Amino acid sequence: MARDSTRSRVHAAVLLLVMENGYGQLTMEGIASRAGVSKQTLYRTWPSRSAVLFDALLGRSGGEDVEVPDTGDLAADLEALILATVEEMTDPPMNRLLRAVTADIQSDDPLASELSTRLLAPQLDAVTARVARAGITDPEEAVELLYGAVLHRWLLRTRPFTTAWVKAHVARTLRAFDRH
Amino acid sequence: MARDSTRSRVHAAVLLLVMENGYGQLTMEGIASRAGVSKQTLYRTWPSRSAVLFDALLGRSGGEDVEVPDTGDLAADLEALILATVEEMTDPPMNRLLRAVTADIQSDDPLASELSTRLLAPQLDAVTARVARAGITDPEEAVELLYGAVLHRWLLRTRPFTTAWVKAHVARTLRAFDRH
DNA sequence: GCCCGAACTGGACGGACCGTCTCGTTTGGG
DNA sequence: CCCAAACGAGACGGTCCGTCCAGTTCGGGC
Repeated sequence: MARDSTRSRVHAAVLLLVMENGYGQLTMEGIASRAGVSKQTLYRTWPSRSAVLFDALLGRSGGEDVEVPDTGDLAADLEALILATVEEMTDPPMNRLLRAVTADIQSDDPLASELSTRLLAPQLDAVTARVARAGITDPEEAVELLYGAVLHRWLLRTRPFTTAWVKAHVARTLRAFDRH
Repeated sequence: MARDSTRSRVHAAVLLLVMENGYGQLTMEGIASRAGVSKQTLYRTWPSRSAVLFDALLGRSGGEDVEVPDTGDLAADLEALILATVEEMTDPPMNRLLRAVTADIQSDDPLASELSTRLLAPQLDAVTARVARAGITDPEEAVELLYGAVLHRWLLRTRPFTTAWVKAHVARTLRAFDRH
């Protein structure tokens, strides 16, 4: 439907705009003008700003495969993973982008489920596989506990992230699970 | 500034509207008309729909004290607590209300911190105190783990809540912590 | 009970963005 | 080179924004 050049210009524009001003300020007219594209072209391909943002996100991370470290030391690997995650989440532009998406999926069920299955699930599944490989029982629950606390701290802004906390958190979480 | 009758009519209206249609459909003009109040009156007291919603939330739960069961059996008490939380979170109108607030605090830092300190912190502190009373080390972290997984499951809509899961989750979380 | 200021109503205002439409122009594969 | 698909420019009525004004009601103090 849309030309590749149009699509990529729109993707770049929407990501820039969200990282600059957040999701609240994002408008279709703003995207169109920033991408140098007419509103008509925008609406021809995407029904809403949610759709544009989501499509841009998919296009951005569609190519790269999910990579989870596996050195044999589960705790160290998880620490590295969580540290990388935390660093990405707290980087200001990415923070704005993530919060935009978080806000967005609260009032858009189809968007939430597609984002969940196509972006989140692959990432979580890869971590789950790594945890399962180490012999942890209930690996899904372990991953949920692992990321749950991170999400809690990030979303509710209760306490800041530190390396010491990440290490203690990983150690504690692993203590909750048996190995067969 | 505002008369009590005005304030309470606005509070009732905004809560009803959010529970009916979600936050995305909430407008100042809608609140004004539903509350039988002029826009001028609305803007005289509250600067934005966020402020109205937040004020309504505070007014709704300002009176009641936070209550955490304490039968002596920590696991049972936490199960009851989490089950009650989960039930509230999944009740459709309350679900819409919570998601509205969640979406809202993503793009409004002052609102987020005020909500956190005045609504969230008291609740979490009460649970933390209950956990600490049972001799758990790092009670704050225990509570974070406990609610983190719930938040993860609710926010990312990965898996549904069941009584069995809540029980297993509480048991697992407690296993991660020492008692002195 | 009346008075006066504070609080409120109702409506109008320009402005931003919405989503749709028309019409003329560009693009690129056969 | 040709033609259909894709695009740009811009106008449209509509909703909600936030502010302003002029007239009305409320309620505590003398």
